[in-house]
Amino acid sequence: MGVAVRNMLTREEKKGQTRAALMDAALELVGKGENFASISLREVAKNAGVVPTSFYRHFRDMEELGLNIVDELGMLLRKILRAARQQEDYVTNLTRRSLVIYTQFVLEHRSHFYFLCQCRTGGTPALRSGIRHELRYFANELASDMRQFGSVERIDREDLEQICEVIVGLVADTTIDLLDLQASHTGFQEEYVAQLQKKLRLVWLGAQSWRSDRSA
Amino acid sequence: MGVAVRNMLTREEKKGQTRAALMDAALELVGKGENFASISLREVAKNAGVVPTSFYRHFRDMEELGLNIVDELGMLLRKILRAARQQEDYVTNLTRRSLVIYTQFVLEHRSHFYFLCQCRTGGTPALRSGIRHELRYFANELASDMRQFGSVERIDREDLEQICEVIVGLVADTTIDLLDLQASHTGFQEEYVAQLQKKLRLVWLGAQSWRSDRSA
DNA sequence: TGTACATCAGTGAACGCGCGTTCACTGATGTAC
DNA sequence: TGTACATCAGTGAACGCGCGTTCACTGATGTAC
Repeated sequence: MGVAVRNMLTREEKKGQTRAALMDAALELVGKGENFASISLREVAKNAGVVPTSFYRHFRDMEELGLNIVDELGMLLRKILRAARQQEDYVTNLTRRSLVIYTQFVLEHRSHFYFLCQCRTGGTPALRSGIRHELRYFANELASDMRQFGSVERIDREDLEQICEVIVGLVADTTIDLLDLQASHTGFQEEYVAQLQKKLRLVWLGAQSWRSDRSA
Repeated sequence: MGVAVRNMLTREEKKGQTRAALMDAALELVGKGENFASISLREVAKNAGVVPTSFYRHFRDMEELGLNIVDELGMLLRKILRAARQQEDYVTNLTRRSLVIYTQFVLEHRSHFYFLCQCRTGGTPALRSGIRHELRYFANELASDMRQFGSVERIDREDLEQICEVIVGLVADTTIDLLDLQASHTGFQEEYVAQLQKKLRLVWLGAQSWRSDRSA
């Protein structure tokens, strides 16, 4: 420790940096359009500025690295929830404002969300289930928020969760559009939000008349 | 031609068979859980019982083969529409019955739909846009059917198309569940249909009150 | 119908390359005294 | 504080392998007469 004090990093800290560099390298390649499934260990190591054999000090294989990206993704999603909740006025124009927050996060972490879109249905079973788990958690949090702030008293727990799953599915499903349309023109973000908002309103309207249909 | 008459195949027919064998081989690998993006040309040729160099007689590369699978997929989707329309009673219990038809097609062409799920958001740009094109066509057909048989008079063209996009997105999005849950237990198909039907009812209810919301 | 020539789907050898993984190593960091 | 030893993240050479792609070829199928 004595040596590390004068502005040097401990061995553990350096190891963490390399580890992060490896994950970032993989994400960067995904962000550039490569498919995570076909990225090689050597490519990642090279991009991280490290010899291929070093990879094994951190991950068993590419899948394990991928699972760690899923964890990062989960933390990002929780950050989004937190940011949405900290809006000063959590009620008026809630959908629109939450979508704006979401899109900002997506555009600030493009690679992570490319990874999400790519692996949600195209990854190995373990990766897929990891991502689905994170999205389900997100949907559940959303449901409890809606229970608190929305007018959803007439909807039972199970139904509300399913409604939120539909919402999260819609958002995840269209995220690839947001990423693809990226810099095609200014105002694309606003346009995307408007279109997605319209779709969500549809679901919301359905949710409002849900109960009446059940009793019908 | 004279030689081909006595129960032999013409050169062209044989070529077509090899071509089909290559596409089937790729699909089979996808059905087994491999990612299309990481399937090699040699693997496909080997699985098709042909030397790797033969591949080039049919496709420039794996992407071109993939685009041809997308075409097959499009024909499958159109077949589904046709089957749904040929139901004797096209009105009562329409959603449920259409979903049953859909799930039957999915389970009879597992590999094609694995491919769909995998490449819809995870493929190369060309593959992705090809699949999105097919799904948009499907949604448009659905919209014109709904215009004809549903009570959607109050919804304008553009809105209806968007509603159908949501529906198609929901179906596509959950198809991976159907494929994954496959043989986990009997009755999984019915269960899947019931759950998806519930989600679609939500959208449908929203569509019904769409107009009123607009004027609000 | 029979013959002579053209076409071209599929073959098989060969190439250079990047892959994942192994191994013994080095030298900076960390620990014990 | 200084010294002697232990740890272990990162190195670099080496391996066997499957990859995409090239090329000249073969022999069955197709065409012209």
